[in-house]
Amino acid sequence: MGGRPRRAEREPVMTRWVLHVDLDQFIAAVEVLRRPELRGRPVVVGGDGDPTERGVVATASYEARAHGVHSGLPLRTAARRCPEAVFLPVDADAYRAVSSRVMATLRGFDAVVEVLGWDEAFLAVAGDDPETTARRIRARIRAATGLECTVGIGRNKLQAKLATGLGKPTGVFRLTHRNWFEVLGGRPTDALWGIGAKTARRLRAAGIATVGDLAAADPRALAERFGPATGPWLVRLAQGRDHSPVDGAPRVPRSRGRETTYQRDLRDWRDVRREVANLARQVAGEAAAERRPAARVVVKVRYAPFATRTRGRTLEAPTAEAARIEEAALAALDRFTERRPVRLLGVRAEFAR
DNA sequence: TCTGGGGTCCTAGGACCC
DNA sequence: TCTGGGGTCCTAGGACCC
Repeated sequence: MGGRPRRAEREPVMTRWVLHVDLDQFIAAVEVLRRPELRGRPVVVGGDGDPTERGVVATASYEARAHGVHSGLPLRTAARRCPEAVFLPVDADAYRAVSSRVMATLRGFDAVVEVLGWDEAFLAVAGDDPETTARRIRARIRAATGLECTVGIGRNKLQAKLATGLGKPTGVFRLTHRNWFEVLGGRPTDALWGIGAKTARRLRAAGIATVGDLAAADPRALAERFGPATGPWLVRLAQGRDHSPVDGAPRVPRSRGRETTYQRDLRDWRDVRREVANLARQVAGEAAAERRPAARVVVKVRYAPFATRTRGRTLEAPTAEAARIEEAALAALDRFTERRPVRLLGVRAEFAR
């Protein structure tokens, strides 16, 4: 009776871990930080802060979530579900400032730091005790900003990211191949990072309801249904496999855009044309400030009630010149033949690579 | 309950070329 | 006339995430 080699059971001396740090109810927490009298009250941040207008919830505090208010919910609905909530406008500059302090704190650790957004980052760390590192991260962020966060620990970014959701709020959770199926095997596929409602529905139609089902599926069969890259990737996702590196290099944006939902639909297409020109000049200003020439300009039109169309124009040569970008946006707009009432307009500049 | 704004990446289909 | 197969690029749109 030889049994298994013991080496396979033993952890290497120095192990690589991925930690995912996610601030708890970040936007609402920043608002409470500068208005302490709001602590403990339902706070809803979104749009212009007026729950009678068009807009959706960006973040709700846990007190508001208890009333069924969550991100993406129309503000009007949020007001109906939680009339006593405090409604605040989105103040991107304030969140960016706090975010910078959070990320600077994380860069103080001996780790590669990949920033994901205002309130999230991955850290690649070495060591045998990632929980201790996680608790130090939580303590230092609290000391530096007064904010709470949750830390997920995994062998890769996928595991760490999902671990965070299991540790929230204000916790630390470790998710590896050892407990992956125990924790996630019976959950619906949209529990995974990258599978949303649409893909989950298509998977159910193929007889795949849970993470466990998907992990056992045939990658070739899914390639037929979901495409040659996406199909096999879905199976790897369900198995908790992910080899993407934690990338500390600063992100170089591929595009920059501006879009606006109008409080009242635009019915006169002279207004539409003027608004597209405005958006194009704003985008051009940002492209020029970042010294990024645009190679293509795409205009988005959302007709009332909600049908969305895009049309683009490739520039003869990449440019950050406002007049050229505005011209291209108006040329793209001219390709829209339907002159129905418009709910939203957007202009996006795609940068030369 | 009428559905934001900022992005990224992938796919399908047509054009074009050999 | 009736005409294969493959590669690559471009465009529009879908899906997803924060």
